[in-house]
Amino acid sequence: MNKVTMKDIAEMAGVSKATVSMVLNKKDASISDITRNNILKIAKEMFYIPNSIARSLSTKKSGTIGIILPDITNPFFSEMARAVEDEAESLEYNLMICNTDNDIHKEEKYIQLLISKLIDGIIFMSGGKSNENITLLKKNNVPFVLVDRYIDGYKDYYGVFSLNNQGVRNGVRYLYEKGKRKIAFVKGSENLEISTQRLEGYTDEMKNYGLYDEKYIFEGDFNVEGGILATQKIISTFNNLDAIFYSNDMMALGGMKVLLRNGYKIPRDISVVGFDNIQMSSVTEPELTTISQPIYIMGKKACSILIDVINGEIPDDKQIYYETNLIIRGTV
Amino acid sequence: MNKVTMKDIAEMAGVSKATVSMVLNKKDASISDITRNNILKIAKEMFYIPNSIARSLSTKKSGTIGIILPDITNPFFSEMARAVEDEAESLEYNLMICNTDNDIHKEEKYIQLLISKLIDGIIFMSGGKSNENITLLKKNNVPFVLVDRYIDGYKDYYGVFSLNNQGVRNGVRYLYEKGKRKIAFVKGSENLEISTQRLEGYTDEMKNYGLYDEKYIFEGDFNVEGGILATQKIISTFNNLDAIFYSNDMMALGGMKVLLRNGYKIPRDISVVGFDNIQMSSVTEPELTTISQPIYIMGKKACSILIDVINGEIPDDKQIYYETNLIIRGTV
DNA sequence: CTGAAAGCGCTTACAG
DNA sequence: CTGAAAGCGCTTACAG
Repeated sequence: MNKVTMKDIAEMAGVSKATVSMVLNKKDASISDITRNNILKIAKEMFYIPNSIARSLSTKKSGTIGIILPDITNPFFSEMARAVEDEAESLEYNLMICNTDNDIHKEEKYIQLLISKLIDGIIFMSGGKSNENITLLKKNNVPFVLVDRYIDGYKDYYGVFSLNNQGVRNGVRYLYEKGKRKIAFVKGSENLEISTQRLEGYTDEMKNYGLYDEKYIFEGDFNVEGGILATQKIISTFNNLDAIFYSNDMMALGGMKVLLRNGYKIPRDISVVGFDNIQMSSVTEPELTTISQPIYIMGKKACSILIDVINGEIPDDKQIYYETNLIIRGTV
Repeated sequence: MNKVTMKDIAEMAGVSKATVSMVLNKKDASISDITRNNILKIAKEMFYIPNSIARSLSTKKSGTIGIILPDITNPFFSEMARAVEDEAESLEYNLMICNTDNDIHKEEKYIQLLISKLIDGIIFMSGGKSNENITLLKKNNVPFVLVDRYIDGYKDYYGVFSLNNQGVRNGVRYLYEKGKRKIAFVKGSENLEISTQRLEGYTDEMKNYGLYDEKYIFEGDFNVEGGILATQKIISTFNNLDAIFYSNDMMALGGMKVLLRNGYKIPRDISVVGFDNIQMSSVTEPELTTISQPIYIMGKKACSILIDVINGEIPDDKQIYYETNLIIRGTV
């Protein structure tokens, strides 16, 4: 049997499609109760499901937003996506998820796809130098909100971020107050603003204490493997470190594994600090001391800003910078 | 400036929209080289992006598939989603992700939504008693593939599963061979076939060795918290257990945390086995011994079956049951 | 080798 | 209070 359309309902009810459309879309101020109820009843009986593709073509809106992120398998991003989806759902939008693997070409491909689907707006977690892709978005009048990751030259666009620099400074200060002096730092290797900001936080605070030494800086990808590799290098270079500060939790998890495996007791022999406060950070034993970003809140906020913009409303703030928090747990 | 359409290209090239459409869709066997090249050139110059909504309305296909899962934040599902997306992308489909939180009503809402978007097919990871929702899918002729989770009465429909029973049996056998006798089991608390199957695997194998005792069976949700709660109960009940077998890795991670925190050394004092082999299971220290499901392969396979069905092809198998593997690591 | 025309299922001024 | 008609941007027989 074929899908039932407004035409079917109209015929059944002896009215026009226009009337059916108005009733079903609650633009029925002027429709008589009797025909309204009749139409509603018939629609229900026939299990009518509106064809939102047809609707989109006519309204030029899809009721869908997209989220562009490096990898949904990474807890930071899946938690963010989940937050965005929760907010989108409550505002009656739905979400299309695109994994870019930090590949600028995949990113572009997906943006084209989203545009071709008449996407209403995009939550954008960039994989690096996305300037051209942003231009594509602007050229097509697609609203977007940057989350977590800044993009050069778009600092004044809608965005939701954390105060990375301050977060790392607080972490370093905490370590200092706990008597740690030899503090290594694993920076992110990708060409990202957040890597730089976190590194600067470390550098500034260490200099502040007269503790800065370039040799304490290592590098790794923002994932477990990155933490593993960097830590192997670290422990083969130093054997008297007080602490290691990782640029994110996934790295720190990888790092802890290497440390434990090599006989280090955490925090007795060495302290560890991460960044993000993903759910997994409280699952390890000992639990990871980390700098939290309000991931869920950031995701919801980004989504609500986006939807404001879509609806032509002006959000209170163009950029929001969230404070981070030092989450004291068991690794320091 | 407005979006460029086929009409614009047609005018520019001095041909009809039909011709443009044929060229751009490579149905251009009969188009002369000269007009083809001209059209292609103009489309490029104008940065033409096709309106796939209009296309969908006309073809009644969306080029999109949906995945319905409980929670993208759970690594098992995010890994599965990622696999599905990779396969979909390579076949030029894209993916819409829907989180149901195991809530049957959210599930229904999303199915309606997907139908209204003319979704071409659905990968379905059910949250429980989804029979009515499946009926909705069938009534609307939407192809679907069940993954991981069986649904009562739909055992003969397209599906990709693991041999849960056999997997747990192998795990219990391994423990037995390692000299473990007092083996507790934490079953899943949700009303799911996979819970039952895994429990049966445990029961059967324990009986086989004459080791079965109901009092060794505990229950928990399929997440970290579930593992934590169950394990607290377990260690307050027994203090001489040889091993705990958890129905999935997330539980096992929660369980290990409780055990370590309470002074147990793993595996010296107690052994732990999980199920799934999510990526996180090799991040903990000690690494988790577990029963692997080929998550990535299952996701890709499910997606390719679905797309075969969408294209009217008949897949080789309606149901696929993957073997599990015992992954020996550090917790036994 | 190419075009005119109808159709996909909606929405939306406009008219009455 | 309701309907006729045009339009959204494509695709697809069909005709020539």
